[in-house]
Amino acid sequence: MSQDIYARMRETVLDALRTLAPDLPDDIAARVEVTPTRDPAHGDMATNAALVSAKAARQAPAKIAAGLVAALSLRPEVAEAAAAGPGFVNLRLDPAAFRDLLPGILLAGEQYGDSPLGRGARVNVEYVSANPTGPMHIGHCRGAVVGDALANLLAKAGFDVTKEYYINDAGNQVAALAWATYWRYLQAVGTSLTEDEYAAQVPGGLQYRGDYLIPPAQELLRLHGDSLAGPGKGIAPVEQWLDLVRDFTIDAMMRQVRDDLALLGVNQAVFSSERALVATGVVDRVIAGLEADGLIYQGVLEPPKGKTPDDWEPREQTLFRATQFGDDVDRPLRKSDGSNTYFANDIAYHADKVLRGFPTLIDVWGADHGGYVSRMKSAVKAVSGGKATLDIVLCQIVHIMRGGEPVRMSKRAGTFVTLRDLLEEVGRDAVRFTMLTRKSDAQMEFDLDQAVAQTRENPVFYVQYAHARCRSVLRSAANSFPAQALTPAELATVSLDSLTAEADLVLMRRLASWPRTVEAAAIAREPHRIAFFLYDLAADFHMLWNRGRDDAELRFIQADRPAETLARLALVAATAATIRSGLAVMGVTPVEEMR
RNA sequence: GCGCCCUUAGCUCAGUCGGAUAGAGCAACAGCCUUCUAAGCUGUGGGUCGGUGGUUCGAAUCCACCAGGGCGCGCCA
Repeated sequence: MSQDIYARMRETVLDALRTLAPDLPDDIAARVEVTPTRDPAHGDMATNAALVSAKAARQAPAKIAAGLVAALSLRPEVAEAAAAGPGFVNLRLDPAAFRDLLPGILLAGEQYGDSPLGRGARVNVEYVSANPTGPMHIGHCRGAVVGDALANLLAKAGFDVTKEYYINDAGNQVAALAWATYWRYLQAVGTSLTEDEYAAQVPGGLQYRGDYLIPPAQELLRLHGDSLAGPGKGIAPVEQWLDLVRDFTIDAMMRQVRDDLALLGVNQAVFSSERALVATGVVDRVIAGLEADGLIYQGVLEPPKGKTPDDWEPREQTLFRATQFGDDVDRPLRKSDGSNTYFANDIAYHADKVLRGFPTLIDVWGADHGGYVSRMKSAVKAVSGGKATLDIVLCQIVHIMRGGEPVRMSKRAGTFVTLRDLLEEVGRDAVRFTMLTRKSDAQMEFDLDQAVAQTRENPVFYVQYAHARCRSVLRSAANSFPAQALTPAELATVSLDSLTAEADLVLMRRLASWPRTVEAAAIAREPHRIAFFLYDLAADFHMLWNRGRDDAELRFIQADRPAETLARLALVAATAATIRSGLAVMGVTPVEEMR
């Protein structure tokens, strides 16, 4: 039986509805929902069943609602059913129906909220995929956290999830990186060239000037002495060093990326290399497949609508028929020198993911790749014959703020805030939680002061404080009742009849909505909803806690009334378990006490 | 100019595949510490959901147009 009391009631409602309207089409039945009421005055839950089925049943909504009220009133768990508004049926449950959820929550522990929704279907979530050309910075951080939490969320919702990172280690960018490392190497061996003189000889100019390439250059010096340098410590012919330096630098950068990600608590299982896809012929095979399907042609694109660049001229290119799959224009696959565009390799990469057996692909991208969404989706349709789907989660820009002012400079990298700086300043938990307190497709301000503040403004603190309070209560109870076992398994067996206060019910209703929150967030690919759920749950708990301030009889621990105390401890332990369940999705540590 | 994203209280933001009187924090004002942690809680005031039309029994939510902000716009990855 489902953990989800709303899902169970939905089945009950559907049974009753089918009695009233035997020929109800399935697509109408699918629209029936049972949701928590926004206003407690309307009861515990409400259903739209009468409204959505009225047309198909050829009956007035009010009439169906009346029939549902009559049928549902007979159910033992329903204390009151009433028609309301244009045809809603409001249900007030016997409080025991909510109390009865607690044992299941206690026994499930962190697994509470796990859902069979995904039925074990495989999903590939690709995120971060920062180019290995430098330290991870703040621009990568949001995508890393959102992707990781989304992957955790989908796993909780019953999908078989693979977390993946795509290494863009092919193309001009990594060649430029090699030239930059080589400059640091020449400096290390004592070149007489100035940086400007060197830059003038680099194809495309010297693109990466950060200090972070000095350590790999030092390592090259240690391994190879000055053998990679040219006569007079100038530039040697590229055949003598470029491949070596490039591969060496990529390895060094990727080690750093993995280290940074590990600090953030992100550990992808699969790292796919663009170079490997090229080297093993995957790219050629995929392109050949598209060619065989007639999806590639030589053609000339129209200039961009409305804006013709000054240097625009008609040019014949190798194009992919993206427009056949919903894109606005066809997209180029080859550069004029005959090499593949990034898009061509990316098609192959996604085709590879499909071949590896993923019917659902999710990419988490930065907002600057927004213009890429429709072409990639069209490519996935093309290479999978429409059998695989690609969802793309775009993460908008994060502005780091301190004291109300934007923060731009980094002590290390000079031009951007590195991930490491951010982690050192506010810590992993605050970074992860805060990054999930906004919808990913909205821009966000990350307030450094707020992220470390120990007040209600700071959701990280507020939620962790609620968990710490739960644990504190359970520790105190162990002292007050040394003879009583207080394990979840024990608490799952105690009588809960004394949990009758409105604040108890508010909290239990919140706990009851956790499974549906997980499913809805997973379907919408919106991990931020978990953060908001936890914040609301924490507020409910803090409220309950504070009732004990006004009335000592409402405190959790009553030494002279063990039965009531155990019931309350069960509620507290269930709350703690649910918080841990949610924090696990977010990758945030539940703390035992605040210090 | 074209495409995508965003616009909700003074500020920062939620709003469950369209649902009932649009919610929270901060800020403002008024209360609560001999206590299982006051790092918290309670209450008050504050919104034409950017604008105008449309679809619907019902729109912050869907559609069209307009305004403002962001991102992007043929051989960069």
